[in-house]
Amino acid sequence: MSKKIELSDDIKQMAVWAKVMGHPTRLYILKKLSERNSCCYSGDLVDEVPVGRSTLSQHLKELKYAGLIQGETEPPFIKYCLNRENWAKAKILFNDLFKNAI
Amino acid sequence: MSKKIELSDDIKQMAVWAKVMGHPTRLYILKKLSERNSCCYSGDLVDEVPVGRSTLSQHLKELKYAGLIQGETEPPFIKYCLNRENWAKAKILFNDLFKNAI
DNA sequence: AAATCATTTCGTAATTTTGCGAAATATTAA
DNA sequence: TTAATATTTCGCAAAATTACGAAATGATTT
Repeated sequence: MSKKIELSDDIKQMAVWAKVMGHPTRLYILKKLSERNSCCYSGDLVDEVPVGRSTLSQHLKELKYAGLIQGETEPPFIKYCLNRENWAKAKILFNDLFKNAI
Repeated sequence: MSKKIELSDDIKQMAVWAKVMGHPTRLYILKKLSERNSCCYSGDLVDEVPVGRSTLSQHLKELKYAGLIQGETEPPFIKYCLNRENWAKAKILFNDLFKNAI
């Protein structure tokens, strides 16, 4: 008799966030936005990050879809910032995972 | 003139770890191993996790390849435990990422 | 030696991800 | 109104991921 479980919502949510963090370009963006809680524009990022414009745009979209960033339109630019509420939730989940590490 | 940068080794390493954490089954395994620094066997896990034996084995292999777990052979079982050294490094990287969160 | 047990590897199919350039959108400037 | 600017969406190809069952491996028991 098997005891297969349905994985918890916390695990699933965290996996979504870990997955979206699992690409160097996206992680770079998150790191940049988290340092001094700054914001940035797609046009600034494209000069720093090793992918083209459309690819960068896709990465931003994924981060947004996962709820880790948000984009305020500030024509003709779009200003991207962290979604601070979810960022705080993510911190709690990751801190908990690592709580017993040295 | 573009200023495309080569992303840092820390970002790359962290992305590898985040990526491997980005699957509910693998995250479940890591969580289980990190809680009370326990170890476990593939055979125990297969009853808990919603995938078959061979798929579980593949996930364990990926976690091992990424350096987050290690498997000691203890015939006829294989005992999987966290790779504590890398787990500690991962903790530092993730803590740093979230340091400015609320 | 044969059967059994725990686990992995192989082969394969379905799906997702990543990346690009071209075209589209939307706003501002000329 | 046309041109220019910032950014996204579309269409597509290549590569990676996920999952499974069958077969293989390696140790142990009969």
